Amino acid sequence: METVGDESDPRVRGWAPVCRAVALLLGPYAEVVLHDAAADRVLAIWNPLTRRTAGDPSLLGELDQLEPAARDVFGPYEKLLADGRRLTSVSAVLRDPDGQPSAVLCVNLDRTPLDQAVAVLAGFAAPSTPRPAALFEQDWTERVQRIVGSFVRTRGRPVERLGRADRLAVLAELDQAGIFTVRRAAPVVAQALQVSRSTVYALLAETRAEGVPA
Amino acid sequence: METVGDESDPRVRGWAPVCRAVALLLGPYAEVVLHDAAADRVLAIWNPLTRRTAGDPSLLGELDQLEPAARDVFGPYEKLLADGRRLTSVSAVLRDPDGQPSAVLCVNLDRTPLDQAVAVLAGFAAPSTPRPAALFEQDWTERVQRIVGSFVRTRGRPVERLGRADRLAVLAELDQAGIFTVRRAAPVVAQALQVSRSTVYALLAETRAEGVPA
DNA sequence: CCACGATTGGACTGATCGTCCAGTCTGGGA
DNA sequence: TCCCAGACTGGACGATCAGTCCAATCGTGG
Repeated sequence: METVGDESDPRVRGWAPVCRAVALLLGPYAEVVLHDAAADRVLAIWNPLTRRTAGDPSLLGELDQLEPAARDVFGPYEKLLADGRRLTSVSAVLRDPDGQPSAVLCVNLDRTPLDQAVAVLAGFAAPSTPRPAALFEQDWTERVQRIVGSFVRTRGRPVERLGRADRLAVLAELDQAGIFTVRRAAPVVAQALQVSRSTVYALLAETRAEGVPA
Repeated sequence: METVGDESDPRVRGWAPVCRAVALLLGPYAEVVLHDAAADRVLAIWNPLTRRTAGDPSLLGELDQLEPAARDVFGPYEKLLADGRRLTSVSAVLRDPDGQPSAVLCVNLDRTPLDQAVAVLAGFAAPSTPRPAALFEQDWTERVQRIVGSFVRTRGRPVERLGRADRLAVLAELDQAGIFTVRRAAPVVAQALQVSRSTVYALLAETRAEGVPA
């Protein structure tokens, strides 16, 4: 296992042994990434799961949730790779001897094989359990209408007379409900809110920036 | 592994090799019981999980569910031991050369260690702080896992050994559940089913063509 | 009538979808 | 053993979609 990164960087030199050790321990299914949080770049990476290398932008959301808390260790939380692999990740702020943040360490573990193993073991000689069947929210459009309609009702005014703040609130709610993980949701929401698609994205960016760093 | 039973009984002599073989295969966590269905007694038992021996009443519900069906093989179904161990059981009606029922074979597998292993694996590196508590986001991946896992269970074979027809059925179910209305669902499903993204679309087209033009 | 922020339509880039195909693998059958 | 047919794969591809950006427009208060 080679270090992929700038060995001349003192941070890489300093933390490399830890990173390599973790990467070795967790085998081929975990990658270890050392980030420069300030520059939002990858300093070094061990056993990469994607094609990122040193110098690439950090991507993912690895550095997003570090600010608000007073802690230095975050996670484990879940991420999703483009090819469908499901990751469990932890992050840690690494500090130099003065206590100043110098880098961010992320460990990303591919859960796919674990999930597979669970399915195998759970299925081994298991009695045929009744199927959960729990159907997916078949009509997410209806959910949009319900959320918007419910909001409109509490304000006592029709959609087209909602103010900017109102639309922001509704958007936040819809986003919270995960509506935008559904394909082609944006145009539907735009129509439901009686605004253009552009405005939907504009307002959405606002709610995500200030409103809820969940 | 000794036969515990009346070796002079021709039924025991005849079936003992099968029973011992199964008992050996499934190790210390499965017992094999040969019943005299008419007398409701244990004819012989290998690797007992309880203290039953030959001649004891059959107890359990091992012979209860044999009547109604025209089949000769039953289960797997679940039973519960007094000490809390959970068993997965199968039963088979054994017939003499004339086709007359002569005995009932039951295999009882202690699932406790398997359940524990599942719990360990499922909990290993599991994200403990799911970010958005949304109804959709990141939750639909688990829905995929559940549907696939549930299907695997009914087939009694792991994902990688599913046949073409099996995958078609799972795909139909996932499609029915609306999974593919979610963005980037296809790669996740492909991973879960251990096939390529191409094959997902190919099979999907098949199910949609023949099955339900929803 | 003007200033100004909000909104809009549309252009644009990159990501994702779904299709297609040549090459590979696999499990019989001659 | 060799060959064949069907299934699967990885990659490429065009079409569509997501999200950003901006100049033009709208609406409102001064």
